[in-house]
Amino acid sequence: MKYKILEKPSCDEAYDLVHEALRKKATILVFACCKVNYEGRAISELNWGERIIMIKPDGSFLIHQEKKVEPVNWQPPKSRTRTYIKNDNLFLESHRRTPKELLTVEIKKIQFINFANIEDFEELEQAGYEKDMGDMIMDKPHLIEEGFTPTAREYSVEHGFIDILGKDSDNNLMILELKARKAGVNAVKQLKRYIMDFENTENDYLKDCKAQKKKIRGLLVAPSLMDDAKEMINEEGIEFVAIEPPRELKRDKKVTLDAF
Amino acid sequence: MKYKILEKPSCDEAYDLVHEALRKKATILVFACCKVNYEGRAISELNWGERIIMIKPDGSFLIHQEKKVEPVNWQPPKSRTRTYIKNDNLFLESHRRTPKELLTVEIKKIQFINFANIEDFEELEQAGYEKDMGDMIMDKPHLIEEGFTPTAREYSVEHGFIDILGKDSDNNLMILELKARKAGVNAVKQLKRYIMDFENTENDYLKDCKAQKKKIRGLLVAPSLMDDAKEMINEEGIEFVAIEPPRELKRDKKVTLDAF
DNA sequence: AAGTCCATCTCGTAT
DNA sequence: ATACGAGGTGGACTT
Repeated sequence: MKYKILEKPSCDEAYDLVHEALRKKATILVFACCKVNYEGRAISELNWGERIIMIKPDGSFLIHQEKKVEPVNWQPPKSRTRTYIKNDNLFLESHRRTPKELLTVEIKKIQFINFANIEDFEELEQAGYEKDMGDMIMDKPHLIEEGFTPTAREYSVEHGFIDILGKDSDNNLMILELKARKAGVNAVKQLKRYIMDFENTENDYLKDCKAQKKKIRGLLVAPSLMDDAKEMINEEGIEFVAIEPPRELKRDKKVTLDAF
Repeated sequence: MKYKILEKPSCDEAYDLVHEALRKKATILVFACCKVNYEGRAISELNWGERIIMIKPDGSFLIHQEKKVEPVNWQPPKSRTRTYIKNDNLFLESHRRTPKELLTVEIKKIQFINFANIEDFEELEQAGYEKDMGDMIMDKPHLIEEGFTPTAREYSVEHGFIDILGKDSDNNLMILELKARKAGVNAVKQLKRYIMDFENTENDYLKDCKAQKKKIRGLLVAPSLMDDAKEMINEEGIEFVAIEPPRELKRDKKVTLDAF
């Protein structure tokens, strides 16, 4: 059976349905008046009220109120769900170890309860992130400038990672900080810190650079800049390159490539 | 009518139900085979498959696959939902401005669709956060050490905020960084940066401190430290104070106070 | 409206 | 398992 719905079931009926659903690794939906306790990384308590409870076959456990995108209480994937009856009420419990966390839902009045085996073999295709920008620049370095050659990606420094490290046509070192969205003053500060970190640490790139008496160029790569960031890059001698993050889905790209 | 469920409704029946639900500001649940497109801050595409769609009366719009806690696609509160029929399929659309974002769901085969007016007047009570720790320390400064006196909270510096600023019994300046959970090397770096920021900016605290030839003490306050952080605090001359975040709900506290 | 920072962040990924 | 950083982060709060 693909799915089952019970409206206003008795406690026992609901208990049986949850049991069946857990055994069949189905997704459970409950709309009911409930009371929720959480104890783990923090603690919380939610008094009686109607909510929607969703239990997924991967162990995820969500409780939604009628506001907000985020669940009011939840457990992550791989949590273990169990159910029992106490004081004539249905209980749903989800627990996990590392860290030890326990979510307990006491259910008073069920409006409806449902389970279903969901058939879904698709994954989300997405684009428009910092990573996509990095991929694009590594693939087409001339987007930064003619003669730009990337030499390293995610280059580790004291306070984080330099997104892309490279050289220009004159062998000057280039340190790139990528932002997929309008860059603010923080992005400039971050790049500035990375440059300082880089200059304060011994490494072969820096050695070569000094030996050849070349410069270090800091580049902020983003679709646009906020006003305060514009001021700051001038003061700090940072360069700005305007690049939009690619908004092409991989599948689309594949199709394009297949076309040739 | 409090709630309504339709199993395997026709496209027209589903359309009518969604309309009624939106008008009544009810919460909508749909379990159906659908295809999802998003365009806004990024873009994404999700091909045909079964998912659970939740539309809340505050405008939140969630699409859940059978894995993970987070929705695969969503729109935030205050988004506008509309529905229409095209090519014999039901469409659900959610859009918002600032930033401009559009989520489009094409629905092929509906297993069930439901709406309900949820009655819930409770808010989550929780405890065990950085803020609770701060409150507790301001309230009981001796938890840090005998003679500790806080002088400022959320004190603004170049790269962020010093959680708590204070003095010890000998009038040395104390800079506290709070972490509600096990602190890593990043917490130490952050504190170190705040101390440097503080020392590099003119302010009365610093003036007094120099005039009296007192020290500046950096304290990391957390329930425990990771190994790398332990090393680093020794190197950097940072002190560590072990404090657990308070795990007492406000309501519990109130009850305790009322008892007197 | 825009910026800032915490979160039971979640989630992917590298170690 | 743990660490680390990105995110359409979300959400609360301040400016």
